Amino acid sequence: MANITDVAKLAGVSHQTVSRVLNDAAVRPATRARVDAAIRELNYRPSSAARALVTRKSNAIGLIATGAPLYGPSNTMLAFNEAARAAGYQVTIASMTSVDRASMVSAIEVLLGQRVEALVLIVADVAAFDAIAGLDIDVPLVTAESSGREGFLSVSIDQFAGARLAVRHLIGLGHTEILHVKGPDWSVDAAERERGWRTELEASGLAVVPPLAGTWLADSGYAIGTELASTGAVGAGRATAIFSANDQMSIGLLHALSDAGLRVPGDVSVVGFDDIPESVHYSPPLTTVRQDFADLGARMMQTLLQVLDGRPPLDPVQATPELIVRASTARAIPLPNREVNA
Amino acid sequence: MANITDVAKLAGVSHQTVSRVLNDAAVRPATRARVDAAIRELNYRPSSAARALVTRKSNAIGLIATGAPLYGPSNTMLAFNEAARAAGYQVTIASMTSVDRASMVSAIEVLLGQRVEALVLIVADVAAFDAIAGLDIDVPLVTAESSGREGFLSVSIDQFAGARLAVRHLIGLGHTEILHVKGPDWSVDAAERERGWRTELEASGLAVVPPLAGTWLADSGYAIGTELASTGAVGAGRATAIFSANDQMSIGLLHALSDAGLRVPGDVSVVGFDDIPESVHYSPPLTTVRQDFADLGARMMQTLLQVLDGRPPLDPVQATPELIVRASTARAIPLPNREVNA
DNA sequence: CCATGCAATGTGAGCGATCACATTTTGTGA
DNA sequence: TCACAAAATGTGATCGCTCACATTGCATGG
Repeated sequence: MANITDVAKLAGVSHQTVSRVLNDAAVRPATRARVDAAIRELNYRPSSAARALVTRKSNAIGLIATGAPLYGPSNTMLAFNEAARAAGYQVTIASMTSVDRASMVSAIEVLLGQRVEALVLIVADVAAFDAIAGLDIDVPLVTAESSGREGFLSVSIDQFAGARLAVRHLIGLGHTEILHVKGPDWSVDAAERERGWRTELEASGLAVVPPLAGTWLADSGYAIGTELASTGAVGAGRATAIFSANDQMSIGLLHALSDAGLRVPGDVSVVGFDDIPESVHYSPPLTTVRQDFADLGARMMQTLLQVLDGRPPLDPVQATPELIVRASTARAIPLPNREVNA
Repeated sequence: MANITDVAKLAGVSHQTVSRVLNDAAVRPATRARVDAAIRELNYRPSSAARALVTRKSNAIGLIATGAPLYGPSNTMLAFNEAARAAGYQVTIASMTSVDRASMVSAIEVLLGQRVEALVLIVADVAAFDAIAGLDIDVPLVTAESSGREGFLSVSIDQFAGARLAVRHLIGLGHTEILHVKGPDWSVDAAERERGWRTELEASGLAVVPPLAGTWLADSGYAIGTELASTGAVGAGRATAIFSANDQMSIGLLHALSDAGLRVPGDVSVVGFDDIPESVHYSPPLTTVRQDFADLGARMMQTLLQVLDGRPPLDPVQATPELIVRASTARAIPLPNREVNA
């Protein structure tokens, strides 16, 4: 592959002039044309390694993603990528299934060896935070999480507020026993959603039944739903509403309830979280809490740019999710001649 | 940040000895220990830019992803990442929403500037192939696509065979008018699935009604389902089965059919494609064609490694997807006293 | 005790760009 | 026409590492 000297020779100029053409510095149009022609002829592409070496700027950002390809993380990641590209940054990704300290550290190690200018943590796994807590990382780190930890930049959607929105909606419909199917224990977001559910129940003086934990996946929602129905914890005189921590688990729940002969929302109301594109087509369409992941990803990059450009960090702003009411929720005790969701 | 000379000085050795420690060459244990201590003390990490410059090996692979975060691409990408990491490669991602030639070319340009050792194309957009066709790329390129194009490494799941499997299942159940909701026109996979559907129908001498194109998303399935039902193209004496090109569109379809008062599988059978984790919880559970995306991603890396290690390319093997029969399909004319899916 | 050979370590060059600074060319007004 | 500043271009050093080769250290055998 050709280098800058080859181009310079072919164009009959010095390597520095080629460098100037590359970096849009002052070069006479005629000279620039000759250089451009040489570049095209040799199919020359400047080596970013050489450039990074001398400028001490890699123009790269390291992205750390963990776990399965869930809806939220995938969308956030893609939006972040897009934004990074638009800002002229390369994104190097280090994904891993397990989040043990060792693989986390080695991933970060490799990224820092690349001299990435910043690190982005997409999946908010509590273990991930513990892993990075020990390391002294000398680049800005931005993450999407809403529990208010210290020590790094944070951009978030207010999970706590979203959960309260969902539960308040159920309370407003007259439900008095509201169960919660929470996310996995390692998830920061799951913990925040649970806290929102709990807080809202306590504020209304309602009983807090210990929540069951799912895996974020539909199958776990189905398993939990089956158990709830078989133990009689839900329906007929017992809990009339379930707040599920995401939409995928909700569809499993709907399936299980249907299998058990319980009607949604007749016997039990269900609220999800995320508003994935499919949830409006569930049977019945799912009441849920919408999160704007694309916006989240874009804001992460924006926050990072602020710091990378040497400006003071932005005040952390938590976006508020939005309640989307659909047919899966209804009044606790349906009155005769009354519309559902009236 | 410390460099190799700083470490050498602190350890009382030459920079070359430090380099040897870094690269596991012969160094006396005592010397190695001193160097390691210096590395730890200075929090030293070798610069991959400097290393790449001199070795002419970046140890990086460029990943190009386009479009929305769909289930298949996301999973393939993650699996590929994992495999690349395991093989000691860094993955730099260039994602973009639009797939016009210009942004495609600029993305590739940037990656090649990084001196990536290979390129990976995850989303099989026909425009993407046209875009790369013109470029002379001097690194191996691997892509996941099944149409048998030339000029690059290809790893795939046999979409054509999968579609035939689905349609044959419907034909076996006695359906004689089988509609198809295909994917977007730009998708190579969508075209292959359509071809499989068409081929199977023709092999059985059944009528081929022009398929309607969706967007891969549930909403488009709903819109198409609503139209089919309202024009009377489906159910009551007309088409009794629909082959939908992915599971997301299928749930929209199920929703629309249910809204129109048509019963699945009583009035119309529906088959999807992909077997996403939610499809078993659809109402009714969806008969679909399972694809192993994780395996696909891993095989892409495997194929790449073969070439990167200087061995002859592997023969392209097409994985065959698997038909998963569930409750959304039944005999065309249900016989009395006979089980569904008997 | 010294020549011999191999292991361990050191020295200097160079990868391909940019930076700082030196030099040449060009344009302008007196 | 010439002085002189500004614009355009060139020169050499440098980033942090690895490579090729030179040198040193140390055990071994005659």
